[in-house]
Amino acid sequence: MSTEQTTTTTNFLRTIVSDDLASGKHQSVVTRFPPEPNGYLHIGHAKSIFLNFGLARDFGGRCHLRFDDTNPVKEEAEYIESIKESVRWLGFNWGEHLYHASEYFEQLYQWAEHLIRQGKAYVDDLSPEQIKEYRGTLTEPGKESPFRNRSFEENLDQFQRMRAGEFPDGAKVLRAKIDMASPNMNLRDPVMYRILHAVHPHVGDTWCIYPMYDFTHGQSDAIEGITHSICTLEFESHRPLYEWFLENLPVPAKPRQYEFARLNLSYTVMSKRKLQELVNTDLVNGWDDPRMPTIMGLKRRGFTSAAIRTFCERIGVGRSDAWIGYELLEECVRNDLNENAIRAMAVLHPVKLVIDNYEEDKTEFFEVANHPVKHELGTRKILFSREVMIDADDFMEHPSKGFHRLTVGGEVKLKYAFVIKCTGMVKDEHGRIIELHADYDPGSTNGPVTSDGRKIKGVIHWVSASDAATVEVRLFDRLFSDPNPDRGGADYRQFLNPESLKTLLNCRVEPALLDAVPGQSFQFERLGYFCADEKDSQPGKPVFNRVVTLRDTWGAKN
RNA sequence: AGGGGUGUGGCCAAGCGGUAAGGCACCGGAUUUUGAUUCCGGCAUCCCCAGGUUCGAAUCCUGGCACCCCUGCCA
Repeated sequence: MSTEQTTTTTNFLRTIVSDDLASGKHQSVVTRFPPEPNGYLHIGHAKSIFLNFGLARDFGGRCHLRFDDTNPVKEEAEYIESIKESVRWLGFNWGEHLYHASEYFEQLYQWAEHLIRQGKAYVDDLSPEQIKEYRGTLTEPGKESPFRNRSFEENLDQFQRMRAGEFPDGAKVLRAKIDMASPNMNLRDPVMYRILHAVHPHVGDTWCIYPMYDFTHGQSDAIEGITHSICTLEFESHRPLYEWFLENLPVPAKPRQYEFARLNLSYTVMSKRKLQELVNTDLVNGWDDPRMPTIMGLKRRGFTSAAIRTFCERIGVGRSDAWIGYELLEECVRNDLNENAIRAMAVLHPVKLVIDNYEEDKTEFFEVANHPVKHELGTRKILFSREVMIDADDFMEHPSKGFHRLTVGGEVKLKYAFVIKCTGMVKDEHGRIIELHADYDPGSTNGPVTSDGRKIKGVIHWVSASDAATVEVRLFDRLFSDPNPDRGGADYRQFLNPESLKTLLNCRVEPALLDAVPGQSFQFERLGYFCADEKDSQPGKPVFNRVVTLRDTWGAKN
């Protein structure tokens, strides 16, 4: 069972695909998800994955996973594996269609020579600084390079020698001969190839010249028969170039590029550069730190892939810059886990409560449901005894108005057990409450009602002091304290939330929780959803990550 | 006169000349051994602004305004 919606709201891309299929322009839709293996995938990529694979799935087409690996100095094999794992975990399958742009390098090279022969590409000896100078500015046209009009024979010879490794990095580039005065900067003789004596994570040292993104992407799409090449808005001004290469090359197909707005999520950063920096400077514990917006971070935190899919569905797809509140993501996991997570009781900040009128050595078991609605999830027995642990938050010496949990002289229901009345408290020399005393009402096991029929408002969770296990719980909060850490010129790191991780070493839980399997999620009643950490849990010694708290309308107002 | 985009309730988002879908948030109220869940009900006379065309416009035209992207041998 899943909470996923089966209805798919439409968007402009679905409309385009649907129209293209209806008009017969395409027999079937072929999309692709083209990550560069230079980091871990994040929630923004999930939007793209959901879009591309979702389109293919819903219109009976296919979606390729293609590594856009044209820059060996930034790419690593480790990232290739993490990307595959992320896509798979999100529930999508590329089947046989796994590709690498680097596998097209020979074809791309031949096409580059083709452009040279047509007089549409040339080898430029200008330095990077000079190229920048010659490019002009947004409001002024650029100047043509003095090498722009070499003969095609010379260009071909130069280019072949570039490939042969005769020149050092940066000595020369191959450029498309388009228009140095174009108002679109991307058309001012864009660089097609640069010299990079670097080992490539997929094709090793077979090349020392590497094609640029613009000279690779469209042709790769054409080779694979991609019908709809979907990318983010910042590539919009590259589209004329994408089309220029396809028009000037003998490619087997003419894919079309469409752009959509990338995801912006509040209270986090999404650029790979910044995520990489957080990892490298140990501001977080790796790419899969549970506070990271990476797919692997969310997974480890305890988000389910179904929740992420629901999130992607709900945020929609458009062309206007979208800012999504982090709360929506949280709401999506709550939805899934509320329906599917087994309940258990856990006390995060334990305070001992002694029930004075309960016989000293007596114990009893209560059989309770593992889920309040889905009874097919079974029941379990929990031990009750004279001493129980309750959460410090559930007692107030000086209750604020509206507080209906425990106070001295007040009554509260110990969930699934008895109504108790607090008779007193014991403080240590610092004035901290270390023990509470209470009397119980033996006839109050049936609901939050006393034996004389009075309804009790407060219901709190507890755990028997005698058999409760002690575990570590990690309370995570948003990584940044500002909704937009990227805002303004300020360094996003100044907005890091110092309280994004609180480690609690002395939490008391139902003993059965000791058998939690890594990755398993629970609802700790009245607190939130928690997941046994995949990495740090040991057999019999789980570490729990708080995925998200329960909604708390009372707490939110106080 | 650089070019390219975008502007629909707090946040997303349908709508494509016929009189403002949906989700989230929010506000009521019911149920509830989780102040959770669930459940009912409410929530834009108005679509960035100003003109114009039309019987009729968020949708067409004109002129403004705001925001985003583009000057990597990154993708």
